[in-house]
Amino acid sequence: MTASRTARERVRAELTREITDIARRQLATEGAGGLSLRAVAREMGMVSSAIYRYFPSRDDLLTTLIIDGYNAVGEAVEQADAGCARDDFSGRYMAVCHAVRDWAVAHPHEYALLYGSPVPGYQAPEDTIVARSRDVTVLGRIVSDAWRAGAVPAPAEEEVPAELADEAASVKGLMPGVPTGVVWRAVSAWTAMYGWISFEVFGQFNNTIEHRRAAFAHTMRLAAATVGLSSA
Amino acid sequence: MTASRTARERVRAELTREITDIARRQLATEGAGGLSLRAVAREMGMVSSAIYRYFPSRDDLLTTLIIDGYNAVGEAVEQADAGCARDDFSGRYMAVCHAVRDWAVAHPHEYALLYGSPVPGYQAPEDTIVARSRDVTVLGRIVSDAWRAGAVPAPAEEEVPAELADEAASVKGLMPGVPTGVVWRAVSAWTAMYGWISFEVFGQFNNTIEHRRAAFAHTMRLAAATVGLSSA
DNA sequence: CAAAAAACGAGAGCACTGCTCTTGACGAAC
DNA sequence: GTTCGTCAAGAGCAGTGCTCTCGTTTTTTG
Repeated sequence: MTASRTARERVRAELTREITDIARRQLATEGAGGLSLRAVAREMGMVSSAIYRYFPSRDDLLTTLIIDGYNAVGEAVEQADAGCARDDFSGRYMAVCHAVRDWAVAHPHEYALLYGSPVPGYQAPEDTIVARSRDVTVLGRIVSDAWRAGAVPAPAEEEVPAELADEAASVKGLMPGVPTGVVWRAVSAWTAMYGWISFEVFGQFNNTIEHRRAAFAHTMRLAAATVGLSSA
Repeated sequence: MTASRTARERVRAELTREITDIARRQLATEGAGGLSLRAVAREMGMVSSAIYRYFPSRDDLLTTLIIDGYNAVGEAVEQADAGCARDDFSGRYMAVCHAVRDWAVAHPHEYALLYGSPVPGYQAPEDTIVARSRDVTVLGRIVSDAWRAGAVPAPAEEEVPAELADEAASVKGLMPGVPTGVVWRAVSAWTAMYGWISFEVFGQFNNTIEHRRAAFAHTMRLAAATVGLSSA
């Protein structure tokens, strides 16, 4: 990768990286809407049209920032999971939840870029889907580990409506052998987590909830219990 | 209100309304980012600077659209609740959830304006807080009605951490007499609902979940059960 | 009823954006 | 060593939010 061939390719990779770094800094301070190609170019001492040699459009720059963001979340989640005892399933779940929230609170604008209102007309390219699924992959591993260990009680057979039985194949593929009822409970818990974080990051809890981290932990504990991950 | 004093005030109210209508239409098609004061002026046959006689800035126009949006959600929620038998608590809860989701699916860009990434630097004025709390007010009424009727089991005393005991006063004020444990479960369920809807509206379920309405209903049923609203 | 005051629409203009096109210089490959 | 592809620069286009000025019209005041 970094085994640069010609000098030109080397400096190109360097500049591409510098552009994304500056763009990420601007994103962090101004938000996605305030990201300006011209401002990036200005900060690099280049003229604005030169940027287009590296990114064909503003959307393409945003796309690489999005991919980087998903990878950052994924990495945080994976490290959090790796730091727990393998058989402490609820501990792993809670650690993973806090990892997502901590990253979101530390990078609110990047989080908004990933999980907030999508830019109209913006089409997520194929490149994003791998990075995007790293978090739910970890979730799937925790749940299926817990299930295999017999730590998760099976919900009633009739809990899941018939039309949902063959749904969400891509999620089920991450939890082989886990019954549908548990899978849906896990999906519910996972979306609930992002809902909570979005409310917090987007300011919906202002003047309402102050002990954010504790409240988040409490909510996640309830969600984990619903999935069947009993607290140790 | 419409007892217009002078002719000038009458035409002013008329034009103000026309501006917001056109703006709302543009918002629905282009999204918040694509809302252009100049385009609104063009569609009205006015020059762009004339708009500023009615709205001092683009943000102020967005603010009235936001207030209108919150009121639309609130009205949908209130009507959904009013259409149910008063003692069918889980039915009321489910009806209210579907009301929010149906509105969001029908008005994705307006929903994004209300619950998506906030515009950086945008400060929600005081005017919004009344309209904003109409939905959670209904939720509070359902839960406290159910609690008063003895339909909600009390969670264990020690469930809620001590630091959360005196939190979220504004929410608790909507559920007088309801124990803290139930309040927090209701808050969790409510944020989970918005999390689900945001994921759906913002496209996170693309290529993953197809039977959106059924999956939403299933998730909401799980959440209602966690609160203690047993299905009839 | 007439004069002062306020509100209004039009227009020009500023600073900014994303993006395109052309021009001239530099490095790489044949 | 010449040709070819890559690059930064600059000018320019269409669009944005917003400000200011200038007559005109309507309302309020004397």
